[in-house]
Amino acid sequence: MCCYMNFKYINYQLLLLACGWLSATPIDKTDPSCYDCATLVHVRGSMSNNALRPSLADVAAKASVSVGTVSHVLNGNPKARIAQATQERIRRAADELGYRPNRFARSLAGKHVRSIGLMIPTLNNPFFISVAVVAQRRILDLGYEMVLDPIFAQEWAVIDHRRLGYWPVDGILMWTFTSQPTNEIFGAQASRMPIVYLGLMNDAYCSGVQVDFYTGMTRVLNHLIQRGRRNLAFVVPETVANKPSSDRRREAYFDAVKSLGGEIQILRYADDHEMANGRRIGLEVGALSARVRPDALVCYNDNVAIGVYHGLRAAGLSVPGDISLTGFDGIEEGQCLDNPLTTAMVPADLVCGAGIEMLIERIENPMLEQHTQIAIPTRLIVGATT
Amino acid sequence: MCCYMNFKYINYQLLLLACGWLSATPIDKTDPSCYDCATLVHVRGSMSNNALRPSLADVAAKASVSVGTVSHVLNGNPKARIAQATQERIRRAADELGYRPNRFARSLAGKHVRSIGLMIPTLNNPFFISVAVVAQRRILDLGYEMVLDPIFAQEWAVIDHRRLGYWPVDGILMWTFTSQPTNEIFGAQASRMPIVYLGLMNDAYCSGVQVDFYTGMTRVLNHLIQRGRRNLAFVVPETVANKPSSDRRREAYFDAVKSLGGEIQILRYADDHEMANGRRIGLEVGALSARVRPDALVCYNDNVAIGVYHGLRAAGLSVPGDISLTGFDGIEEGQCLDNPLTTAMVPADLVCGAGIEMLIERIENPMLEQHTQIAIPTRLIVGATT
DNA sequence: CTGAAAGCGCTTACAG
DNA sequence: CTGAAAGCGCTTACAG
Repeated sequence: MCCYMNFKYINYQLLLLACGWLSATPIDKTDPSCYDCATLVHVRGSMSNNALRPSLADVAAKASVSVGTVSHVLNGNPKARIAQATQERIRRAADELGYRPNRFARSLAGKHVRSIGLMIPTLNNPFFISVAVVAQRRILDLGYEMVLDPIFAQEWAVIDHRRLGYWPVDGILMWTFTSQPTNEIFGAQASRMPIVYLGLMNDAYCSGVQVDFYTGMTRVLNHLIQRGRRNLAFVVPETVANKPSSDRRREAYFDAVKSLGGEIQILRYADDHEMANGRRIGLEVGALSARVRPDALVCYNDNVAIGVYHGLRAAGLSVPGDISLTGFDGIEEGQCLDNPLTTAMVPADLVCGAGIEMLIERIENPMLEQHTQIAIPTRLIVGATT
Repeated sequence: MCCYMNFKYINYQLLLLACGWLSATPIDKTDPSCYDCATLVHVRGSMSNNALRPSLADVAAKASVSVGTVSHVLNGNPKARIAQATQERIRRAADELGYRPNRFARSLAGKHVRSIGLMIPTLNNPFFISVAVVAQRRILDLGYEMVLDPIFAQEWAVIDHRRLGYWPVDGILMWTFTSQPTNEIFGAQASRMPIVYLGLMNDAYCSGVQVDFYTGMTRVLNHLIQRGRRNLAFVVPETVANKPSSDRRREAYFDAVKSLGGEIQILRYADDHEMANGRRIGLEVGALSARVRPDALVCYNDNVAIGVYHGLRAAGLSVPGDISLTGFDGIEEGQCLDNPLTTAMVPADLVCGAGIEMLIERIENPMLEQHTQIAIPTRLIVGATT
């Protein structure tokens, strides 16, 4: 008998009790037939990951060639011309051993890491998920790997960006934030690290793909005005509301209200739990009497707008009957509402595609001293909330 | 003048035109004052990432010690006792150079990679985002890095899981899927790779944290039955509907309907674009006459349930007036609906926490031959949709 | 208390 | 057409 089953509880039961969960249910696998199952093997020797994997040297030995030759063949190095027969022998050996090159060793030895870091502000907004999905697909297609900045934090403030500094990358694709953390991350090397900004840039001396937030938001606002709305409130995250530098969406709102001769009304929310905070705002606005209530809520993005929508409805208001609602980004979730959201669609695929192209150009031409900036327009999507 | 600004368009314009976007708007940065901005530096020599970063050797040289000594100090190696003065000198040198250890080299040299791979089926379901967030936080706290399996694909089918095989990891935390891709990824090494399964396991000879889906779904169904619902339809993804092995949620549904003497009604949807597909199902059910319509829709998870909810409402039905609706998972988005969703809450933090504990135990005790399995219960959340 | 040295798994000129 | 060798930036016994 090569093993025994053992239901250990380590700290889990304490954990469960501490959290108020009734109890852990042990799984009943006492069936003796388990014991002659073939899937368990004896574990012997070092479990170091390195020991598990066949190396180039293993492949070389099996094919009776040198490691250099194997490397040339497997990487399709055009400078080395290896005999067809040898190539096939090597590929067969690699296949049989299930050889997978060790990325770490490859990066160490080569002059390129062949990977690109992506920084996005949060994973808790489906828009940035689609940015990551689209970026990764492009990056893989171009023969690079993507390293996602470990932004897996609920609160933006607690993220340790410097962590990305520990992952060797050839360059950074960065959806910009309220402040530029580049120096914080890369220290003195920041100025020499190829970086392409997405979304917006604070600086003329950088490369990046801007989204034309100003025009996009202006289109949204004009649409509301055309529909007769005059009393527009802007729903905006705290960090954007507070930051001294101008935000293009906020600018567009200010300009529109000014030219309308109306009153600026800012509704702020804490940045995390965007949808839940939006819902609370919707409830609060819904509780106002019709006289003082805005006739349209212009939201900073779709994610918060969805929450606001539900809050308004939960408060008994009709959208757009009693009040209009708009978002920004064009995420699928907004279009899945019973009344699809009116919004400005940001083409994440174009933004990422252009950004990656720029970045790889910079990586592959390190002497490049020119910077490239481009602005990509958004598209107004008229849904059923206006 | 050390640079010139140049608005290049490479393929972007073609891209934009091809996609039907009107035109790219060049950014007007012709202001000549740009040119004496100090942020641009001349780029000289190799831009290889390696060249950018100070190495251990640089720190050693600066502190006039050997690289071994620097390594001992910076890693706090308890076996080596280094003089306080030397330690301080080394730390100061590292600080001044902005030294960041190269993870790749460290992993190559050391016997542990100190990183854990996480595999989840999709990022397009907020539940799995929270799994990633929670897992990463725990993993970092324990001194490991997390490598997310590049599952950034819209369609589950196109994912190349073998890609994870290229990232050296000490072990794998895997939220299981319909089929176990372990062998596909790791080949012959699969049986020696420490793996902990989350969610469910097909095998007695593995370690993992099960979620008690059966009891959870049974609670949901009993709740509906208590509220007088008798005509229950099950909304389920195609892969689950088709797979031969039993799914615990599906089993619970079959058992409940059988004991009710009712009729099995399965509504399937394609796995990707879960929310949009759910909406379509909601619309279809809403179009049925009241006589043939189910009186409750039991959804496989919250993500699809949210779509169904909107579809039903868009079709003019009242939830729960005309029809009840339930989800599974307990994601925040479900609780943000105007009528919060009735669901079974899966405690992702407990599941991940226990799983990571198990995995690290296996990594650090490679000879361990016992397997640990535990089941974690879900909690019924009664919302406003039943 | 500190250093010299081997080695992790690769890539890449450079020989032959 | 293929191999021997240096080297990437670290860790870790092993000396001294």
